[in-house]
Amino acid sequence: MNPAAGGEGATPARLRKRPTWLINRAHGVSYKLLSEGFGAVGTHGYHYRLLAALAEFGPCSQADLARSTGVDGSDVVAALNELAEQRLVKRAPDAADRRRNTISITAAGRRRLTALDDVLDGIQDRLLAPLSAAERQQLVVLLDRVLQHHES
Amino acid sequence: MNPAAGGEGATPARLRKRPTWLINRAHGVSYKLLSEGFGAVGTHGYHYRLLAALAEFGPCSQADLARSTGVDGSDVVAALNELAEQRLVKRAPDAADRRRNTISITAAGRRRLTALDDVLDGIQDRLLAPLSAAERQQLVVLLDRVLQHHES
DNA sequence: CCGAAATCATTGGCACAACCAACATTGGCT
DNA sequence: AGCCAATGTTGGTTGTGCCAATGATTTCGG
Repeated sequence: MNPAAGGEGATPARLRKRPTWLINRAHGVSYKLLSEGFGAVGTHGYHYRLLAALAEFGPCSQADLARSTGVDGSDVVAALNELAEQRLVKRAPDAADRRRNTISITAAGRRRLTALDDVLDGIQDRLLAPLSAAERQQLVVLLDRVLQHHES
Repeated sequence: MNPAAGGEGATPARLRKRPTWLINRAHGVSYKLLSEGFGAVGTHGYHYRLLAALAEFGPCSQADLARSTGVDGSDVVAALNELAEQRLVKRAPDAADRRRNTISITAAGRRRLTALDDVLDGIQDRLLAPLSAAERQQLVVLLDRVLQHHES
């Protein structure tokens, strides 16, 4: 074996400093925390996004949900099926436009959403544990600037 | 339609400020840039990781590669097959330990690696375009602190 | 020294996110 | 009326990160 080889989990220097690598790894950690946190309460990532949009913007069509949450239309259908089965949202045909369904969040849906909010806040805290409040804010601002640039 | 609904890509406030959301979206942008950049030169993400480890640590076994790059052993096999087919790495049985293959990077592999380095640097630049050099460094430091915490 | 346990390369498959294609129905425009 | 766009839905594809099992080989405990 090569003497220079740390042998262990010594990540190559070429990767260690690259933002794309760091973001990729951070996403891995974040996803793991999310999926284990959400899995414990029997939901998946899309569910939260949809409930959040419904709670904030009020009843709307599935196409609107797809646009505001970035979830693909076909995935919206599947997620809404699961949410409706648990009575967390209500699907009703729109009388004015018979192509559309009007989706609205139920009282149980709102309760579930606030419960998920707590779960999610706990996850943020574990994810950013080594950072101070100021540093967390810094990270949020920097990422937000990057994203805003790539969305326009 | 609800009057409060931006209708457009108005992301719910619950999501907009959450680090996990920002990281998730940043990963989406990063991945898109990477896959289009790497795709243009006919490689995939794993290839770069393996070449980087081989160039930095010298010849080693596939299991060592798996450990240093975080790539699963089974995926290392597949990626090395493709790299060996292009003569970018060499697979040789290890005489001292007949379970192992000794993997080494070729001259062509090093050339490919430096070419990919340039591609990758360009991608970092496009990804972090709206940030100053100091801010980029800040972002790297913050993410690195977070990751170091979750790897130990 | 010998059997048990660990290590290595390899094959195969699984789950999940993200996306895309097609389609039938309905609405709006001219 | 006639054409184009939007909607909900079904079904499929791709890529990543995993995990399980297996045969060959080495290492370790007693």
